[in-house]
Amino acid sequence: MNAVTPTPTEDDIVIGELSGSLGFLLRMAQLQVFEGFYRELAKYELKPGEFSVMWVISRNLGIRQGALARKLRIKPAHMTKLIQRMEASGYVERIIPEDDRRSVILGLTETGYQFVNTRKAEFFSYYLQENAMLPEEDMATLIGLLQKLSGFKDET
Amino acid sequence: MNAVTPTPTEDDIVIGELSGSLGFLLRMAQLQVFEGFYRELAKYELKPGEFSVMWVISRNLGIRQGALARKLRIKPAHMTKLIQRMEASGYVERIIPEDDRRSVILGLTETGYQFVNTRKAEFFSYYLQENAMLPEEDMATLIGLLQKLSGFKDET
DNA sequence: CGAATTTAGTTTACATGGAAACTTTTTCCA
DNA sequence: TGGAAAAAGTTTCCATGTAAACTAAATTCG
Repeated sequence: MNAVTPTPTEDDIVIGELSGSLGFLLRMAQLQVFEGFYRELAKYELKPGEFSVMWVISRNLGIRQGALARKLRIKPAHMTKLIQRMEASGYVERIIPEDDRRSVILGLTETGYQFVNTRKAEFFSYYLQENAMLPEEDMATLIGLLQKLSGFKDET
Repeated sequence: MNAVTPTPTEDDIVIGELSGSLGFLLRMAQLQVFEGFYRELAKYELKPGEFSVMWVISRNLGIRQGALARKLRIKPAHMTKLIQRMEASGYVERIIPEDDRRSVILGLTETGYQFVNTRKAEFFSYYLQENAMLPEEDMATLIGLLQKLSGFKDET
């Protein structure tokens, strides 16, 4: 509060070396993209995490709970809760296989399939908006680099 | 558990269109980078969020709490708690200016300065490891695109 | 002016996510 | 074999983060 540093306003704020931090930038970018996501898709009760889990189950029937957790980088404790909720909602089936009774194998109920299929369009169509955040070419480059960094260069 | 879908193992798992979702990839990448961060810097009690807040205060003395929150995309309710903790720890000073007694102006205590300065090296040196996750040129491109996307193309 | 609105930050009450300890089942050896 | 170790989930407890209602101060405008 003097001539040298009159309480900086939004645009004056300087973050210095922070702007070169990959972790920081990833977090800022993620918050920004998710904010848009929630603003657009709040109307449908659609949370990205839960949809992703059901989506991956639907593409990998009989997947083990632990394998799913590792793939989506969700901690086991949290995955247990997610699956319990979805089972209670009638979307997901848990099966304890006879050959390894420690493990849990996942599938979707009929309702679960319907949920995924009706939501799929809304969910993935949000990509179009995400993609408008940068020029098309930049976005393609960015997605490619993120796939490389995170190891999610997928097949399909 | 038959020939067609024998419970998929990690590498078999297919995530389909999810691999083209900017939001999903940002989250996966962020988890990966932060995991490394915590693994390396757990020994020092250093959390990225708290350090970032103190760092930005140190570069913008007299900044208003709300401006800081908006810049770092931290919600007001959470910022209040962060600042209360840091004030209790003796790192941050809250000042209510006479000309607008609703607002809060932030500064660092002597201890706060010392904290930022001693931690700065460790914190920013982690960038080197982050940067090793991709070839140098890719990383530069990625950081540039994330700056563009998130609006954190900084000065300095 | 002075009531109505807006702004800044705080409180409360809840949601999300994780670490550590625990249970059960399977595997590994001596 | 049978006891020790490992593996898969689960439970408990705690940290992080948010939404909504609230308080106090400043601004607007009839």
